[in-house]
Amino acid sequence: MRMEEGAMHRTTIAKAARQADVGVETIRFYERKALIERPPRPAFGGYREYPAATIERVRFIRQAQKLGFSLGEIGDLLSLSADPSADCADVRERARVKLGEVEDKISRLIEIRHALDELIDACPGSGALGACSIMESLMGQGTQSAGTRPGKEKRP
Amino acid sequence: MRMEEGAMHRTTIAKAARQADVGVETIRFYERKALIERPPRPAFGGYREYPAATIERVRFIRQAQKLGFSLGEIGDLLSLSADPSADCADVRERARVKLGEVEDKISRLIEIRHALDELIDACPGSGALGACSIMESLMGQGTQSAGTRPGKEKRP
DNA sequence: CCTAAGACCTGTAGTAACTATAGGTTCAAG
DNA sequence: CTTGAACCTATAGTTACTACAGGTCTTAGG
Repeated sequence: MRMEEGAMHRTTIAKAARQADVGVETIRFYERKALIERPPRPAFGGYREYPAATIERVRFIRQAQKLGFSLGEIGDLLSLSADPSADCADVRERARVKLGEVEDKISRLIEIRHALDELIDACPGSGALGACSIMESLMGQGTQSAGTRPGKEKRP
Repeated sequence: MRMEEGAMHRTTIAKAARQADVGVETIRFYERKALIERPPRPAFGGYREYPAATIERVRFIRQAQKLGFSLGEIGDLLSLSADPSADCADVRERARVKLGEVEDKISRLIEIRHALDELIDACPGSGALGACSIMESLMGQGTQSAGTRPGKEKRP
């Protein structure tokens, strides 16, 4: 029972998705976004088949996303990888920019955490909303900080 | 030039937006989302006018957003504030939940920062992409185990 | 051989929180 | 009385998917 091309291993979209650890719809979505190539449908019937290189590419996309890159940025990175004149320094620079963005986000979130912390701490914890210091501070204008209460220990 | 109703102080949408420190389109957007009331157009011509309470509400929304609340959550908060049986503890609980979410986000971003840091550090800084350790790490296998995904494309 | 299940296909609509048009009306000044 | 600004409604775009609807294709069972 010989089969040319190893027929039982035909990588249809569902298998490709499993190999790249994404959903089928995600693959189709990347195709629509032109991040990956769309395998043509075989001329004489059958489903589209995904070459290993395409699955690799999807994995690349997911890895880059985990580092905070957007699909647009990842598209750039992928074009870069196809460019023989591209230099490593270019990639590193993009990573540095991303790092800066991540650091900014962290700072903003830490400020939010601090504000929430103070509000939660200052809140009496029961009673009508008219007396709720959290609601009050939201009603109050812009750059207002929460009312202070005795000491609050700091979080590491 | 006397005018009934203090004509020069009519708060049209642009003035309301300025007072709440948002764009005109944002006000209209909140109206569509039913977060604020839509002042009716005067029966006999003229523009819609925004009462102070509505502008307050917009400010409330912006303040709550700064703490990381989504518009959906803010809608709940606003309903709560209209409910005489609502308790301060309820608001505080929502703040606590939000604080938890913010902390999770911070942790995830710190992990990303760490990963980027290491990649940048390990990168040779020049040379072809074939030798770029950042690209390599993106190409390389992620935390991948083939078939971790459910066979069927439905997730709970 | 026929049927039914399941995987595939295309295309569209929904999510969050706006922003930005297009195309029309109304108002205030010159 | 004519600009020009501000208003009005309605729609499309953004991000990264997800979830259908409604059809086609393949394959396993009877």
